Amino acid sequence: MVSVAGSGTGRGSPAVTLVQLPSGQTVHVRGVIQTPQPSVIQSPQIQTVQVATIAETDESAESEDVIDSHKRREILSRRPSYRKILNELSSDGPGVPKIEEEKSEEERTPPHIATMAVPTSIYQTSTGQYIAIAQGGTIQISNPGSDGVQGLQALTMTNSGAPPPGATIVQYAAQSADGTQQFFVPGSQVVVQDEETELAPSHMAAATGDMPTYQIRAPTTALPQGVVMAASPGSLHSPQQLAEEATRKRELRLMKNREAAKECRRRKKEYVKCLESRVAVLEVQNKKLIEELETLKDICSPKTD
DNA sequence: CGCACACGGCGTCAGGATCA
DNA sequence: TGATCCTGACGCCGTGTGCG
Repeated sequence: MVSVAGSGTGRGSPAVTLVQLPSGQTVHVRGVIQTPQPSVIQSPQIQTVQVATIAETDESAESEDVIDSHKRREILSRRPSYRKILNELSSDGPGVPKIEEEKSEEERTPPHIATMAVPTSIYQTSTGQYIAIAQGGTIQISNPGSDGVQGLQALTMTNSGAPPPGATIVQYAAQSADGTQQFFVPGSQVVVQDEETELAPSHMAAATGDMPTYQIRAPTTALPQGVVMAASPGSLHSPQQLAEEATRKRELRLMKNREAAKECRRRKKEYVKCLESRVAVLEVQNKKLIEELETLKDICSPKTD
């Protein structure tokens, strides 16, 4: 886990932050991921936010892990069960593209840019803000307490232009169990807002000014070390060797299933959080619509003495 | 303090879905 | 068609909480 200190002043050109992950992977954060205070943000602001994974800076196996992760996401998105969840989340968002049943290789996105259907359009953060993801990847962060229609004009963050090779587009945001804000990105990584800056490891630069700090976490655990590939069956002779081979296979299968179960539970929790966030957002929208309806009723049918 | 209960996480198994 | 993956179900364990 590595803390990302927000750099730059937040004005002018977006700041660029290079972050070294414990695995040696370098993460390139362009722009400032900032949580606006309700009293500060008065007018729409445009910021460019990119969380880019620079594969070129890592020639080791970690870069292959990122590609594998993206590949796995693509593969998972073609699975009916996974597709069903994502389509459900995007069902009432007409602007959100659904995952198609089958796509030809030419139509698919290049593997270095992980793009999949954004599950849903609106999320609520721990601070009560709403994060709306529109078609094209535009991210809107709004303050529910602000005046205006639906309160959706407080802050706009957008992925502008084509991401560089190896870039990872912020996928969606949700609220974590510990109350921190999370921006989920493909590849099973999350960008989490720090609650306290002292949580930052000593090898990282301290947070600058009043800029909130963020951490990039990899929720999935790596496979345990020491996995020995089984010898080819043809090289086995004695029953003891066969038994050892069977034991190895079983251990390997159990280990993989362990990891799969963890990942499955993590996805399920993530999905439930998304649903809960959506419920909260829809309740607020419903309340606003009811109020708007009452207002229109009053306008259309003024009291007569 | 001890006990019962609820809750969440984990490991494992089984079976369906998918891939090569 | 076998291998692999995903996920529901089950049991176990640790932790928190309320109660006597």
